Amino acid sequence: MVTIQEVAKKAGVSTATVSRVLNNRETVKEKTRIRVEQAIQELKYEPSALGRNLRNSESRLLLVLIPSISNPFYTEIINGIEDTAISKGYNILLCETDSNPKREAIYFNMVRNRLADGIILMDPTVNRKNLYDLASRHPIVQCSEFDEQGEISYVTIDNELAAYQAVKHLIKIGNRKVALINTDEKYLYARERRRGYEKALQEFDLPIESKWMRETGHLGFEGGQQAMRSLLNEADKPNAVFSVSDVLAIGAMKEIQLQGLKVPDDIAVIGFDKISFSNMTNPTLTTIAQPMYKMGCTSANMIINKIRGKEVESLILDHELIIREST
Amino acid sequence: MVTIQEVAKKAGVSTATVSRVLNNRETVKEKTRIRVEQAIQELKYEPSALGRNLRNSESRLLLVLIPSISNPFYTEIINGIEDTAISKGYNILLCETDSNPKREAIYFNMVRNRLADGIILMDPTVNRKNLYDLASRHPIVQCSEFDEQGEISYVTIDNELAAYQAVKHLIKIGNRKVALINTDEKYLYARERRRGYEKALQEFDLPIESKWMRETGHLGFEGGQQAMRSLLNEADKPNAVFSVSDVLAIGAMKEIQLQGLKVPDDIAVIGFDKISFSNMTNPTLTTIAQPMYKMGCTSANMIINKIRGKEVESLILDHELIIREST
DNA sequence: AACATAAATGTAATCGATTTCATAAAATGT
DNA sequence: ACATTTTATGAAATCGATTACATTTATGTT
Repeated sequence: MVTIQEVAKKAGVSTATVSRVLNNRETVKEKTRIRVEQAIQELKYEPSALGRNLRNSESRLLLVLIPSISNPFYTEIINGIEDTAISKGYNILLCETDSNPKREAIYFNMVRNRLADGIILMDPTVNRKNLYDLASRHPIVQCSEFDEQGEISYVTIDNELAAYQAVKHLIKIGNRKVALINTDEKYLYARERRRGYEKALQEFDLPIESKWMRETGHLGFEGGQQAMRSLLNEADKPNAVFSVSDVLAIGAMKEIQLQGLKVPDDIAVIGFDKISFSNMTNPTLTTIAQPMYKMGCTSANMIINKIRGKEVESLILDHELIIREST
Repeated sequence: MVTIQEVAKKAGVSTATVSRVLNNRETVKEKTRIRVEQAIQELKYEPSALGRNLRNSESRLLLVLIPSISNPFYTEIINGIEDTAISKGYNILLCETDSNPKREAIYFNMVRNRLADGIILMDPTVNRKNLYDLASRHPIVQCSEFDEQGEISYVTIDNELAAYQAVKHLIKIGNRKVALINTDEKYLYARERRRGYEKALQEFDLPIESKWMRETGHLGFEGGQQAMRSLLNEADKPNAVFSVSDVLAIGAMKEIQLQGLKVPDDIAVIGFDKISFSNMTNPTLTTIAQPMYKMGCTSANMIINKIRGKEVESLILDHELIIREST
């Protein structure tokens, strides 16, 4: 491996001068610069970021932790993070955690070990102690999911309000038997959206029936499909479904159609996230749009500010109800 | 920041001993070990991987470059890579390149700069010179996409054969007017699958008609939808479509149904990839399954072997035709 | 007790860069 | 031509770990 020493030797200068050329710092005579650059070329020198980072104690790398890359929900957020980070001279690395504490620990350690400067966390809080342990010593922000009791900065939307509006919409178009397809309540959004669902029912004096509520461990389509199948087995079938994610809603629609029922005539369906697929289904899916790209940008800005030692404030962004054919 | 020196001082030993405790290397007396561990605890010492990596000149990090994380095609491959890498003590980092040479360069440089030990590349070859420049000096393997003329090891499937079988299936069930929805031929798979399509037509003495071939720049659903719309504008409409990806096929189905036609009765559709969505559509999509998880495992093994200085051989894995309702 | 051997620990060099401070060389002023 | 300021460069310390080699301490043998 070619080192800065060999370049210095070849160019007949000191390593200090080579370093100056490398970082186009201060004043280096044109003639020397050219000689050094030639030596770099000839030797195909590639500076080691390890040496540099060790000296500067920064890596300009951001870690983005997501439970699963296969979930289309994260796509736009990541785009926002990426664009913002790159514009500020940081690179991002995606880390899939599977919500697995062990995997998470690996990536947390990358920050502890200065391989990365900070973390944007989109996982639900798995191990509160580990998280706060890290947060107390290293830059970290939460995006979308966050810990209610904690003091880690976050950016998110008002999930309860959004769910409330979605269910209210279902009720207003004439459905009095609204079911809920939820995910594991380890997710904060799951808890909040259930609250919004219940709040809307209460407001219209509708009963909160556990026979119309399902919780699925599987975040994929199959989860929605299974939940819907189970709901349709009830003697008293719902005539509308609020699903906490588009993916689940699409699975639910599949099952409804499989049983020969029509969306929205027999059962109306509403999703959450406005993933790109939600426009490809038949019928197209009514859903809640989150400002995902903006959430990404915001969280990137927050973490970079934190790395630079600034104080940052948590933010709640606006969402929007997108009414389409399924309701 | 707490360093190994401070720990050594606190424990009343040398840094060498602390390092030995850290790496549970060689022989350290139980009593000393405990003293050191206590000091580490008390000071909340977190070793810097930078120092370590610099000395050992390895990072145990693998970069995985994909054009877009939103493409569900990559999901299973990444799972395979991840599982294999972790079992061998490597961590992986996902890098989204957008097939953008600039982004790619950033990640290539991470390897040049020893921030990562090697790269698994799933991008089409954008800049042949850069690629071979990197490959000549650092470990890299290609997965799925690869450079036909190059000498970089790869793992992939026989795209031409798979496409040939798909189209043959369409013809055998009675369709003589088979259209092709393809992507940009910068992708090797696009070139190969077109060849397979043409080969099947030739074998059955069917003409290769450019009026039934479309190439879309957009890899999302909309791309498939637009291509299908354009195909349906032809005076002489096809009665079957081979689409080089499930995502495009789903877009195409959407458009067919939008125009009041039935799949597969009026137009049969076949996709490629067997993404999880392909089972959620109505009708379910006939497709070609690639051994994605295995491709992931294989490419991870290959890159790790390469990093360890071993010679590795390219591999072509088997695919499978999955016949469902759309044909 | 004396010696040989094994185990435990320390010293100092090392990895590859950056940077402070000192010094040499060039430019400028009188 | 000489003093002074400015500019360019080099020597050596530094970042935080690991490790070869040296040295000390412990253990066993006769």
